[in-house]
Amino acid sequence: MNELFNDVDLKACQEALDDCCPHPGDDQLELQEKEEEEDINQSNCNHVDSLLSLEGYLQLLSSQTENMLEVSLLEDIQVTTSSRGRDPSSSHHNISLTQTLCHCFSPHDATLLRTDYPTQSNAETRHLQRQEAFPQSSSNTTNPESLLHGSNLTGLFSAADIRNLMAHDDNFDEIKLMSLALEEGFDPIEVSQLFEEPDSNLGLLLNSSHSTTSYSVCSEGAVGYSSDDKSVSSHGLGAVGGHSQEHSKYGHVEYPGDSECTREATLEQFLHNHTYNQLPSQAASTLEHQQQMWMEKPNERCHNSTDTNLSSDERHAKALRIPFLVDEIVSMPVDSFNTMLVKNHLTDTQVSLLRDIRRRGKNKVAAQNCRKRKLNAILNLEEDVCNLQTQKESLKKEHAQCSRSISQMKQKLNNLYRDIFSRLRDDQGRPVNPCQYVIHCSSDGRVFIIPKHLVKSEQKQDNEKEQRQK
DNA sequence: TTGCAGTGTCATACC
DNA sequence: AGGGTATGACACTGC
Repeated sequence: MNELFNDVDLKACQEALDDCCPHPGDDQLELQEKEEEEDINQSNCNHVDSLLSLEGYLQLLSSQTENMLEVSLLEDIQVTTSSRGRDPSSSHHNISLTQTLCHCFSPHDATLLRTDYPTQSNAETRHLQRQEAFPQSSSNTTNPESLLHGSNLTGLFSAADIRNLMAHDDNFDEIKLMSLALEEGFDPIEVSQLFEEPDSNLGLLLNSSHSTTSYSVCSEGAVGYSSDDKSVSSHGLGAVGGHSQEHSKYGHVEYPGDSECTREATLEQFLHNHTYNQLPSQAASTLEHQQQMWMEKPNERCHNSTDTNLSSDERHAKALRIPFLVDEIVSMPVDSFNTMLVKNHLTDTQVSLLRDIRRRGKNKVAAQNCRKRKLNAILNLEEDVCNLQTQKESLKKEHAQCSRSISQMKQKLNNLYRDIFSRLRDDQGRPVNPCQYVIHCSSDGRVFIIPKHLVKSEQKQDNEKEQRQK
């Protein structure tokens, strides 16, 4: 009897079909609820498995029918049940299906769906397409036309304005630069006079902070600073102090003892508004004051706008008379950088600033690349979402098609089942109740009609055995 | 004025 | 150990 249940059970197969493929009405609801791709995939796999098993079963049933046609000479239906004291091993009904299974049912009616999932777009190709060459540095450009000379803004700011600016600018760097100015050989008296006698230095302050004309003013006899617009522009905005590359690459530049020039370079730091390091209120008030000043003399602002394009590092470097381009400082190899530091006999402050400039420059490029990578990652994820949505729609269509096919096959199976039972008769010629019996096909080709309660009891025993073995 | 995107910088972790 | 890189967080700026 156990062997019997290792064979194909038509009814169980149908129930399994019901489990894996609900009725069309339920199917619709399920489709709405299932939104995850895995679920749909799994469901489709189940459907395909069901189709395979169903098709296999139908093939078996068909072949058994043929065997029956060949072997069985029985024309009558002989139904024997265990209730009549027969051998339990033969408690099933021995049936000749010569007539009943002549009912035409081709296994080929079952359409085995092939799942050709849409192939995802080649991620690697897409990735390559997305790849962009990350610029390793973004050098600013200087408009040569803006390098105007000779704009003296003396008198543009009042003494009160300057004091206001000084009062608001408590930037540590600026204070440090003040001390540096003294360290670097500025006359303390001159430096202090800049605060005490703003009127006498206003023009100088403004020249240095908002205009490249300071180069021309202080470059008389100077080697390190070039007033040549072409030279400056050819180096880009990264030119610190207008150092000419023709003279020496990474070379040290001797500075003249021009006190006006050095003072100008230092004082530029005081006028430069480092709002970044200020409290918002301080920055706002200082900025506002400066904007008011600029509004009063728009022409001067225009003519002296070049210097404001310098980055803070470039201004710092210029203030400390570091004769190298920021781009050079950043991009040169570390060995060249260290050699440059040694050969140029720079002060500790200059070395420190150079290292900071290099570190910040490197980090700036790294941040740019990092943001581009992040942007690309976001774009890739968005593309993945689109692809998955497309795949989801395709799977939904496939799922619906599988469901329709399974419904059709279930209908055919039911028809076949009913047809078989409609032709079955017991030994008394009465119709066999399909609610009490099931059709069972054994692996050896025999077809049995067995009572349902036997199937259930045997199934329980089998399950218990399996559990014990586990 | 507010919101947002872009950018520079710093701190930190990692290589 | 020092330098470079990656990245989150923050502040600033311009639109």
